[in-house]
Amino acid sequence: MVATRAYRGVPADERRELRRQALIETALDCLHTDGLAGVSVRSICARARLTPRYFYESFEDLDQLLVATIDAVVDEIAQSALAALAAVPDTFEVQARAAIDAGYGVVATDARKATAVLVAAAGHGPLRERRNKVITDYADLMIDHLSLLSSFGLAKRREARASALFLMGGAAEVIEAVLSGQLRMSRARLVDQLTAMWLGALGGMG
Amino acid sequence: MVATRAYRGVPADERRELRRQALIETALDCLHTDGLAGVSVRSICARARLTPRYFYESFEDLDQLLVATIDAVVDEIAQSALAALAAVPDTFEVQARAAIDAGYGVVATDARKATAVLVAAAGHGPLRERRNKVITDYADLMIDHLSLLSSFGLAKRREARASALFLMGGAAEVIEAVLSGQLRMSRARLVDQLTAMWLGALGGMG
DNA sequence: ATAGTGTGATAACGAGTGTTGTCAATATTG
DNA sequence: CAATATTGACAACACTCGTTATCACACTAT
Repeated sequence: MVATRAYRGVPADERRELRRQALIETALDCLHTDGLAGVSVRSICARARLTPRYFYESFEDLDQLLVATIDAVVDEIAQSALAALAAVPDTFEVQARAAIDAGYGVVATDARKATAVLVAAAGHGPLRERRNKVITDYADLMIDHLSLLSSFGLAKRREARASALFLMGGAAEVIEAVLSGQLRMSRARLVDQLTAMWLGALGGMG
Repeated sequence: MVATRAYRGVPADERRELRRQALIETALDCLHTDGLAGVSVRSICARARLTPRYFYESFEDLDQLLVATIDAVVDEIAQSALAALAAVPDTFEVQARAAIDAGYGVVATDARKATAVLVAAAGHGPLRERRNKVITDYADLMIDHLSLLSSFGLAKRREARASALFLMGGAAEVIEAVLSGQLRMSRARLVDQLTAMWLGALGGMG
């Protein structure tokens, strides 16, 4: 029995979408406070003040919700990075710095998103697959958008992929150390050093 | 009631140690086949043909077993890398290549160890803390052993730490992609490229 | 051989899991 | 107002979890 008519002024599909967003938002909360282990259909529903019925209305599975949650964060990062790229001249160093800074901005201003994308996504089966796919996508996007192949003598796309993965993984590790307080660096210095290492790593390939 | 005398020819403490090792070995199996979610006191005991009593004989907690498991793998990698370093001339490039190749050798020959240290350790609370500590230790070891500070003009130890984290995270990402089949590269090419990127990233810091 | 120790199988406990269903209250429609 | 759709609270199902206890059997020691 699927709802079709308006309720309290809002149409049915909009209500569904609101509930779906609430679940994703709550998943972000739960991931951040209780970790992957603290995420369950019941815990999320309780926190979102919804009943399990509405969970299964939007998601088949707990994994599906988690994947949707990660995807939401990842999309936000990608969009932010792409916007930054478009607003800046076409030098590799400048573009790299803009992309890094934009990506860092997203996770730095919302700790939940940082844990979701840097921590939770790493350990759990389906989430990890998703993560790997996303990282590979980012890598390809980097290769194309930053013209890695022509600029750095990376003859083969396979080498370029490996390079891009290296840059992503390295940046993620440093960013997580900074955000978790293990490494104290200002945003400016962090972005500077990451940019320098990106350039250096690519330059080392020639 | 703690056992004190021999049984079937083996003394009590040796039996305890054997059981402990069996549990760690089985944890490695479970992590690899069923992922973090498939690890429980019961599942591990069943697979190790031991009863829960013997689990609590050696470990207080499931987390304690997991940490011990990760530590075992990490120690093996460290030992292998250090041995390789000692057997090779003192050029940075040669030493880096030797360390990378040795570390890769451990995880490449036992897929269970790869998933344990690259995947499982990333997602779960206590395991992640452990992982972060270990990576930081490796980083410091790198800084000292490879003389990062003097060789690459990394004036401050903080910058050196960030660099070391970057190298570790990047290498882990690429290695995992290779081991999971997403990226096809020969061991020689992989080690070559990683070495080159390590050098480049550090060189980019001057 | 007899007493005592080590082992392995199994049960029990309360709690939490995913999932489906029921039922009264509330809002919308005719 | 009357009929119906939507919501929220809650129960029920079978299952697994961590943890502790029980009991018969295998082994060791005296």
